[in-house]
Amino acid sequence: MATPAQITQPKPGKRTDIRRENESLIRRAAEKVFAEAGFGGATMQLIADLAGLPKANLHYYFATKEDLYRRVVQDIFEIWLNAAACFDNAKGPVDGIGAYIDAKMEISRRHPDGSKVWASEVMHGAPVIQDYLETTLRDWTDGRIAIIQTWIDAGQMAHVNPRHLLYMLWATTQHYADFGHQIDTLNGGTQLSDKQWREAKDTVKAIILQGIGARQEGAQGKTT
Amino acid sequence: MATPAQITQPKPGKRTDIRRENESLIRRAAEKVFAEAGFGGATMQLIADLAGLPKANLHYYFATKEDLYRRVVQDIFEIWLNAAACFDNAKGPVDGIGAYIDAKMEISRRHPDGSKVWASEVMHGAPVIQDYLETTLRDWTDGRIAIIQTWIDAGQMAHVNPRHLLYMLWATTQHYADFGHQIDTLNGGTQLSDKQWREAKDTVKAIILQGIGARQEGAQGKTT
DNA sequence: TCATTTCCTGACCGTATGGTCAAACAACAG
DNA sequence: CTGTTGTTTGACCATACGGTCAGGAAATGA
Repeated sequence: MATPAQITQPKPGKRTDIRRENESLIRRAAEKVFAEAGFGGATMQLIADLAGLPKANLHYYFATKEDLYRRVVQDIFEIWLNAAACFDNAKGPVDGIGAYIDAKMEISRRHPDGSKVWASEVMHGAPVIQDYLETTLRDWTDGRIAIIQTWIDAGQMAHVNPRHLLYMLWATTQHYADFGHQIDTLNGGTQLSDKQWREAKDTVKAIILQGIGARQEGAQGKTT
Repeated sequence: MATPAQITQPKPGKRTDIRRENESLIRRAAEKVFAEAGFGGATMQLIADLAGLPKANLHYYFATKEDLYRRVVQDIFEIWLNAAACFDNAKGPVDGIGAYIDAKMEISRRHPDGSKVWASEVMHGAPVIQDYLETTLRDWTDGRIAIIQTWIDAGQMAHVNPRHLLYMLWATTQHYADFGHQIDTLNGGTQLSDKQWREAKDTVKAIILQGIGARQEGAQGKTT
């Protein structure tokens, strides 16, 4: 928001560049440390070490530990909001919810740390992002519920409670990030392969789409 | 295991009584504090205050913070394992999985703190209960997968990946504990009512049972 | 070149935390 | 009553943490 349009291909001043680079570096390190240790267990020293910077340098870019933490939480929240676009442009539940599951599963795979930080924050009563829950998230949720209700009214899916369906989608997709360690352990101690991820995604989609009675509609040639 | 048979109606010695009472008091306080603040954020002082005991007294019963924490995690794990009994004695997926969802949802409602502590522990890489994941949990999971596979082979439900079905069950039910604060916030800042809990449970059961193609079988007079 | 702004960092500080300990206290056995 | 064992607790300690700061190093602009 505060940065100009040109993101890559930069030379908009070395100063700006350094700042952007270091802030990003610190945020990525922080995301990992917060995910692994929680807010209370994370230390600025650990984050600094992982980022390869002296601790005092962190405080130059982020005044307090909480400031840094807030940024990390906001990052994942924004990613999730963007993923919901697939949801909106859909013609019906199969497209919309299917694409949403795909997107959320992909995020769980690519940004497991961010997901964990969010989970941790919410579990501890959302002391830092309570306002987000009460404004942005609530609005977003209400909007999506309205869309699902439309589909139900149009007979495109079964009459299920849209809110709890949403919770199921969140729970199921984020589980693969938040409980990734447990899943890996039950997988013999190794991360899920491409094939296993595909199977997870397909199983989730199959059960939920079947579960809400959403089939056919649109083109039926799509055998994935 | 170490205590004699008589649990209530006690006077098996005041000493034993005091110890049992205080350990339980401390464990309950610890569960809440660990859930709210995470392992790193929790302090022995906070737990002591909540339990109404001086801090030094905690260390008399539990040598270290980690010992106390381990006990709390073990407690919820045991509760979950017991809940799986419904799963075993079932004739088919409707009974088995339906009852399992009921049980897990009930636990999410009654023991949200324990669930949160478990989630936190796993999210942070299970530093304390890794052995449980690799032994007890893995065995339990394999057993349940075998049962589900039986049902699939018998044509009692659709051909879905049993492992990912299990993950869906865990994710969905525990979500109502772990993300309870988010759910409450989206519910206007109030906890779910009895009716809302019932609706949540019914929605989850309906979608999943429908999703795995498990209907009829047994008596069909059960209109819930 | 020089002045100014931004960036970097080692050393430091106050505080809070997990854990210890010795001394007091209560329950029991004989 | 007397010794013994289990329980309670205030005071204490070493450590580690978040955060500060002064002063130096680059970058930028004139």
